[in-house]
Amino acid sequence: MANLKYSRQRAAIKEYLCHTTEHPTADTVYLHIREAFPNISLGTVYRNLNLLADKGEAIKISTPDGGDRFDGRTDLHYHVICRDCKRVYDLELDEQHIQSINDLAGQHFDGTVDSHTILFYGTCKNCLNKNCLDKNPKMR
Amino acid sequence: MANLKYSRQRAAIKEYLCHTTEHPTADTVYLHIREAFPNISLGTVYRNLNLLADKGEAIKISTPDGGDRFDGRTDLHYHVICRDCKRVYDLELDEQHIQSINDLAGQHFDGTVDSHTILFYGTCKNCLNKNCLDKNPKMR
DNA sequence: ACCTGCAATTATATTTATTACAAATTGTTA
DNA sequence: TAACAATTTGTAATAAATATAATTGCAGGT
Repeated sequence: MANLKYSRQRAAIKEYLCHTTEHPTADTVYLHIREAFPNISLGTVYRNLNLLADKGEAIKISTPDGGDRFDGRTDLHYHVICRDCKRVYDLELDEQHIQSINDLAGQHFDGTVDSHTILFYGTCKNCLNKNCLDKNPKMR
Repeated sequence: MANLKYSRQRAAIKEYLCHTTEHPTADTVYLHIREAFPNISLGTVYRNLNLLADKGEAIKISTPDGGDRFDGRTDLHYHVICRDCKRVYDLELDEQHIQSINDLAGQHFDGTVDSHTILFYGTCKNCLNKNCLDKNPKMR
């Protein structure tokens, strides 16, 4: 199964994922990659994103609103989604904490727990400022 | 906005959610509620599930594989998804830990963090046993 | 350099998931 | 119980993701 052949398209997709922090959806990746590969198909993008995720070269993030998002950063880290602008930000916690969360969960579950994802909710700096201006127009 | 009118359909959906621990998808809820309301429409199920989630009377769980799932338990708790059978189980951690995770995240994010969801991955007891039998048939 | 096999891509179709809308119905209030 | 508003229904539309058949293109061998 490790029989992956090189492909420019997949390489470009990975390249793009690694150089952006916007956690794009498959469709966003498609629109972007199209510029270099005008006739790449959306199916190819989906397949390669999932391939990369399966091989551990990308992360798939599911959110309750909107389609799945992808992240080229594969080291252990978390995500914060802004309730306001819906942007997804990276967030890192100490390795210790990450592991201790798994351990803690394992102790309370009738089975094994080996990993987890966390999606935090909040408001990003941008939107905090924006909201502040909206509510206090005099401040402008 | 708190202008919600009573409806049998919504009541039945909530009732069902509260009495199952299987974390059903909208479609599963639909198939089940259909028995009592043979001509309920799928749209009604979706709208009410989202209404309930918005009002905090249910929780919407997004997973990377398959559609969103819903949970009638609304107290703070987490979920473990079995990599094998894909079932979703409830998992509770101390209130302290839950809050400390939020606080920790807030300290590392340029903005505010007020809540989070965790999806744990592992293998449930059932599947651990099943796999064991598959690999060591003599044990049967 | 040129076959050749196999994996990847493309283009298209299909499935699945979800939302939108107009008409009919039902719950609530006076 | 009449009227108003929110809800449901049935259907259509959109969005998200996967499947498939035909074609392309990389990699190894001659």
